[in-house]
Amino acid sequence: MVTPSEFFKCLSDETRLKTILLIMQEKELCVCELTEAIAESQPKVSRHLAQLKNMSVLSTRRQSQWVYYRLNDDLPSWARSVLETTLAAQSESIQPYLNNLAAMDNRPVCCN
Amino acid sequence: MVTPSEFFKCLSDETRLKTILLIMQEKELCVCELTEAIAESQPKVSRHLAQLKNMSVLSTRRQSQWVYYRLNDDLPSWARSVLETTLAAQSESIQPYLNNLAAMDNRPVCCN
DNA sequence: CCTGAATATATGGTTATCCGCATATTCGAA
DNA sequence: TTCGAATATGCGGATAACCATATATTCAGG
Repeated sequence: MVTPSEFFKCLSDETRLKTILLIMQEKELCVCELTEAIAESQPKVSRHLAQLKNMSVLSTRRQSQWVYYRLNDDLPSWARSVLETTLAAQSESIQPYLNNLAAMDNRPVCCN
Repeated sequence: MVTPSEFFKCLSDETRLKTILLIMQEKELCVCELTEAIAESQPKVSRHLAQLKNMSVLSTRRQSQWVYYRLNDDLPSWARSVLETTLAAQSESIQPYLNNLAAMDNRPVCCN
């Protein structure tokens, strides 16, 4: 069970916050999509995602060779509310990353 | 203008989060009240408060020898909303600190 | 099996954060 | 103008956070 300050620490890193907001917007995203969207190295993205999963902020689903990350369904409602508020305030600033995503070649198709 | 991740970093430390929630609950508090409430050293409390002021999360008002801290009136609404949500979810856990405050001797009287 | 794509992790180095302790500053009262 | 209370800050030292690079793992297809 994550404490409020631990939860906020998850959001205190630019890379982690970006990935969370993008995942919220898109329901779920795999590592290569996020890597492309925010233009960071694969190990860097993967490492932050692992951390967020470890803190129970995100959960994963494996689809053959891809691992899809999404918001943990069991996230406390106050935490979810914080994220919704943040996304609403930041929807404009994540637009460039969504554009990168839309422009991505060979984007894996989610068949579920 | 504080970014979301900078703002969340402010909330990622236990001491800072406690002081913010207590200040919200009490409208405003001075350093010695906070020091007593959360039972931490004066330099530690003062240092975190200075940091929060520097990040425009808190503002100060000097009343003779006391410095009262309160939420910055210019806090962006999304940030204020995040704090309100957090306080609502944590009102129970800050109760012990409010009790310390209520039991405090020689508590400065706010005459404004 | 073997290969390549996607993902995860190990390692070492740099920087940031937090702390305790000591000291400085500010202000009101005598 | 001196003293004490309240507050702020300077200064190491310890720890944690973050990163780049290299390598390991997992899985589908041939």
